[in-house]
Amino acid sequence: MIDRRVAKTKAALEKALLSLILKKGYVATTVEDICNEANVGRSTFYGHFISKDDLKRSGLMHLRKMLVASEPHAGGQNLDFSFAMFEHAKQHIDLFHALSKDGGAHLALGVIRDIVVDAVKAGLKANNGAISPSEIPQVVKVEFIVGAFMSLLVWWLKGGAALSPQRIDQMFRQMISIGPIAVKLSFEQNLKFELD
Amino acid sequence: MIDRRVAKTKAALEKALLSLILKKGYVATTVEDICNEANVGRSTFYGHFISKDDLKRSGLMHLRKMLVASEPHAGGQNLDFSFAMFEHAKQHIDLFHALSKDGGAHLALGVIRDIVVDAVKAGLKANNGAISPSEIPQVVKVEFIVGAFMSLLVWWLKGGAALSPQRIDQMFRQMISIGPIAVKLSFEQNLKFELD
DNA sequence: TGCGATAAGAGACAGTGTGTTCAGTTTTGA
DNA sequence: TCAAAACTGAACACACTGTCTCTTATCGCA
Repeated sequence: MIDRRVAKTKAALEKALLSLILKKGYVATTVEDICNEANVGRSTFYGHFISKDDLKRSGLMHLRKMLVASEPHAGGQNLDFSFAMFEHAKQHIDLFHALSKDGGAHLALGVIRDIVVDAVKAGLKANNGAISPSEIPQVVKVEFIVGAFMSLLVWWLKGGAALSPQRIDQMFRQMISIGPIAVKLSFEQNLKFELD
Repeated sequence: MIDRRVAKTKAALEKALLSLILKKGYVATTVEDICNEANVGRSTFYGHFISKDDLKRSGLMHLRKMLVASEPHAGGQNLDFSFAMFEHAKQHIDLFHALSKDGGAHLALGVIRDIVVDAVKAGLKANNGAISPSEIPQVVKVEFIVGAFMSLLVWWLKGGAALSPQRIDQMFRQMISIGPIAVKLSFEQNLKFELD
């Protein structure tokens, strides 16, 4: 059976860490801070986690579970994950800004990136037939798309999500479809793209 | 006049830090380690830098200067920066791997990103006429392209730069021109893209 | 409800790294 | 040459970490 004391303590510590990250940033937060905030003895902390980083990992795993669960199009077809992601991110923009105090945003962004990678992989697979054939491996496409998306997402959040999710998403989708610097296509070039 | 002692000391410390990062990673390196490696008293260290991070920043500034200076197409026209970047990165792949031991790669990557941002901005500006018109702001295009490029670069380096610089660059350029998942364009769709 | 197991709490402990200070020595630029 | 400066080495207070022990509180289960 799961001991309620353990669950309560772990939850309190994770909550405390999150709260302190919002208040003063991850790096500046000490184990003792976390314990005080959570009303937990320091020795108890080390009974459950081997370090602050360990607690952080545990918290990020929960974050991941929550994100995956709440992501409507997580396993969806095509590349329709992006709009939901933009919308979802906007809801947590305050957390994002707090994390950005240190270099700490990278941590949470890493989690989000993993999720996006999965979504893009699934989307590309589902899309295979309708896509212009090319010798570019899937991995490379995934890296390209995910990198572009994350970059856009961070920029958008940094600017306070000024543009609407609809607008930023529409631009993203246009750029992955016809390229960000798509040259004007002549009729012959189009034909070529259809054929190869 | 610049005191030779100061220059010598600072240079020794920066060199020592770099060397130690390669050996055991940034986080695991202490100020005392650096001083021993550089044969510099610890009090002298604090006479020049306020912390390890401060020394790191100083070193990254030098890195940036070196990169900008050695980058053949830094201010070049069009988006032809990428090949030179891939080639250049390959030469420093060992440093990249060393930095990646911690989460420390982000630091150096941040510097590189800045340079890429400049290159892409310049490239887009020079390219304006030949580009498919759209209502997508330059900033957004820049974020998209830079993000995609950095993502690809990191993936490529992580894999030991298995593909040739030519190949990865060619794929990158293709994807920013016609999009990574360019849909087969019907004649009508093409017309629409040309017009709006 | 009571019992054995287990978790939590409090505090002490050594260890490590940080950043400062200071007196004494060496090197520098002029 | 000489005053200014930079360097050295050592000591210091401090903060945080991770471990340990002992006592108390709480739990799951019969």
